[in-house]
Order: sequence, then C-alpha cells, then structure tokens
Amino acid sequence: MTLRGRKKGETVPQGVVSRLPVYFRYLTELETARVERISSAQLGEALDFTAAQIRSDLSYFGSFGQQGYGYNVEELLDQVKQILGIKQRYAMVLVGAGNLGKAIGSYEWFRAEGFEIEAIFDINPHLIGNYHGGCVIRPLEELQTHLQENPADIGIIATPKAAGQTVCDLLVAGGVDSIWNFCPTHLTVPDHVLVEDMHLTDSLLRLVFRLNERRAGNGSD
Amino acid sequence: MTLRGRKKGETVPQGVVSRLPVYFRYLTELETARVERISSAQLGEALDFTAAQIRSDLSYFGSFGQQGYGYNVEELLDQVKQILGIKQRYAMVLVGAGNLGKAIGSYEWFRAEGFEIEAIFDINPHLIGNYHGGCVIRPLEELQTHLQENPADIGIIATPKAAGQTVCDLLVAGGVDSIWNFCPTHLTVPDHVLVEDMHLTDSLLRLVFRLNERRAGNGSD
DNA sequence: TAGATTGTTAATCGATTAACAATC
DNA sequence: TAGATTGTTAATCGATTAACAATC
Repeated sequence: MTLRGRKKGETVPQGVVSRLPVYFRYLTELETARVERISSAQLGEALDFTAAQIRSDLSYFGSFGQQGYGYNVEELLDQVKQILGIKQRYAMVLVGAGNLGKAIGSYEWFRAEGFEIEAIFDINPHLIGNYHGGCVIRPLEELQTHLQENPADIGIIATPKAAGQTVCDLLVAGGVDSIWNFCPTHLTVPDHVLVEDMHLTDSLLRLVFRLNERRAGNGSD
Repeated sequence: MTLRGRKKGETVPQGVVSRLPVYFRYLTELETARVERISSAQLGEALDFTAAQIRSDLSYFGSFGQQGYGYNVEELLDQVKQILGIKQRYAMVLVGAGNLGKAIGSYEWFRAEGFEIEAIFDINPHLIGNYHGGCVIRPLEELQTHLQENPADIGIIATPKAAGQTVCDLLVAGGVDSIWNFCPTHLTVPDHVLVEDMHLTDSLLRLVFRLNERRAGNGSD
C-alpha cells in the first residue's frame, strides 16, 4: 500500500477520517443497488464533496482507481472497509441502560457489522436483571470484574451528565482505551485513551445557530 | 456588538460553530458550581483548546472579557446563549418512534431548554396511538396536515435508512427547513434547507479507525 | 485511437497560533 | 502601581482545490 508521504507516527487528518465513513455508507448503498463503477465526480455529486477531495482522501491509503474508468464499487468498498477496520470483531461494554442506552443497545447495524455489546451496566435497581438485546443488565459494581475477565475494545457511556466522568474513570481503570461518549460532558482522560463524542445537545445547538444565522440574513444567499 | 470584519452574508466558520456548544455546556457547569470568573487559559485547559482559539472564537461575536480579569461566568454564559439562540422556543416534529426516536423524545434537556417536540409520527400501526412524552404517536399520513396548521422550526428524522429521504422530502414539502437527521443516509435537500447529521455509525467508525491507527503504531506517540 | 478519469503537484484558501499592545 | 489577561494582528500551519501529465 502506498502511504503517500505518510510517516510512522503521523495520523490521518481529521477531515479525511470524518469522510471515510460517509464513503463507506454510500458505497454500501451502491453495492446493494448493484452499481458496478463510479467516478470521483459522481461520488462528489452524490455526497456534496469535490471530486478532487475524494481522490485526495483515497490516495492517502493507496491507488484504488483506474484512469478513464473510475472506481469499481465492490473493490473500493472492500478497501474502505479494510481501511476503517470493519472486517473484524469488536467487543464493547455499555454503561447506562436508560432510553439512549437501550436505543444504542438495540441498533441492529452494530451486531451485523461485528460490533458486539457484551455487557450492559447500570445503577438503577429497577433495570438490573432485565434482558436487553440478549444481554442482562448488571449492577455497575460488577464492571471491574467483568473487564478483568473480558477485555473490551470499546466502552460506551450513555449515563446522565453527572455520572459521565466517574464511569469514564472506571472504564479506563478497567483497561478500556477507546470511549464512545454519549454523555453531555467533556471527559478528561489519559493520553493513550481515545474519546469519540456523540453530543446530541451540541449537534442540535449547531443546527439552531445556523437556523438563526439564516433567519438574520447571514445565510448562504 | 462588534462583528469583527464580518459582513452580511458571511457565515461563521464551522469550527467556531462546533465549539460554541462546548463552551455553553462547560459554562453551564461552572455556573452550577457557582464559579464566578474564568480566563481563556483556564477554559482551554479544561476543554482541550488553546486559550488563543477561545479568545479568537468569542471575538467573532463581541468583547465579553476584561483585561487582567478574564470572563465573568454568568455574563459569558448569557452571551453564549444569546449567540446560539437558546433563549427562545423552537417547535419540533419527530418522525420515527423506534428505539432511537423514543430516546430523543424523552431527552429531558430539550424540553427544559425550550426545544419542544409537538408531534411524533410513525408508520408502524402498533405504535400509533401510544403516548410518548406527552405526545401521541400519529400516522405519517397526518404529517402534512399537521405542518400546515402547526409550522415546525425543526424536523427530526429517526427512521430506518430506507425511509430517510422520503421523510425528508415530506418535511421539506411541509415547510420545515431545518432537519436534524439521525437516519444513516446522506440526505439531498434544496439549498435553503439546513441539515445537521447525527450519524451514530459514522461516529463509531471514526473511533474504530483511530483505534486501529493507534494499534498499528501510527498513534500519538 | 480518442475520450475519460485517475493520482499528484503546486497554488490557494482558511483556520490556528504566537505574540503583544492595550488596559483593567 | 504591578500583574494579569484580553482582543487583535501577523505569521504559521494545514487543508482544499485547480490543473494536468499519466494512462487505462
């Protein structure tokens, strides 16, 4: 694989990483629709990116196209899956079995793609013992023991705001070094731990800001 | 308000807009903890931004600090609320009453901050008629009529992938021009319509990419 | 072959940062 | 006053784009 000018220790720019899942999603749709080939121009048109950006993004990881032809959908999808690391199983633990936790736990796509929630934890006595998506909900105190016996790749935090940092610390102490955070608070973690935030409130507020900007006549016109 | 070099028609850079909700969240925490003042250096330390970036972001909207003192928490929070447009009511409609839709519909924070879900729609006959968060779930066919009589500021799409674009078109036809999209597909909309995506799968895939990058030794070390 | 489209370079554009005069 | 910290400028850094030789 040609890693164009990329040295060990250098990370892929955030913009590129953000777009990879978008390519993955759309290529999956194309494959389902049995589309055979696609050009960077067509991809750009469909996804609101420039063709140059798409080619530039992909060239970070290799040369997957062919001059005068474009990209073979099946082949490119396969490569993107490889790049994203989708072809493999990931063990996850979920903390917080409220409405949001339940929604995450029952998201079919995860299991289908190899992202398996192996255990669910909560502190609410009413929820403990309930089954959810084939997983029993356990008391938070058992998290440590569970992680010792079953190392998890990813820890999902779907607790109320107040519990977020505490749960995060527990996960990190248990050896989890990738955190998917749905709790609306900024988590403080050691350097070796990754945090990917999924802040519903932030997203809504960005939309509202743009909405007001448009209404004030500072919009795209 | 000094709008530093910003002309009518110019939009605030995406980076600034992304950070505003983060400031809002943290300032709210500080206010709750009755912290009176904070400097850009302290804010940066807590939120993993540089002090210069925070000052630069805020100066897009005015001068809210004081040399030698920093920012008054209450005052700055108030300004950030003003900037984000939080001090006002927003009418929302929610389409899709599955697990994710229910989670969104029961998110307490929204109602508390004036984001009101006025109606919920679904196509599943088993769900129709059920109450959820004080809202009855109605058949999707009633969406048009509802929107005619009750214009909505924001439309929330929490349907399965296949229905996303159709529902989006219905919302746009009904006069909704801000869409909060939880459906894992790229929506095509007219120019005047805003879309803010909340793609769970994309977020998880970004985390997984970084996880593999780190494991491969291309991490931050 | 002629037409199309890639991968890559150089140019452009925009965002972040460092530095500091202003001033509380 | 002396110390601290802002708001803003200029310098730096990085990301996007336009253009095109290579080539299928």
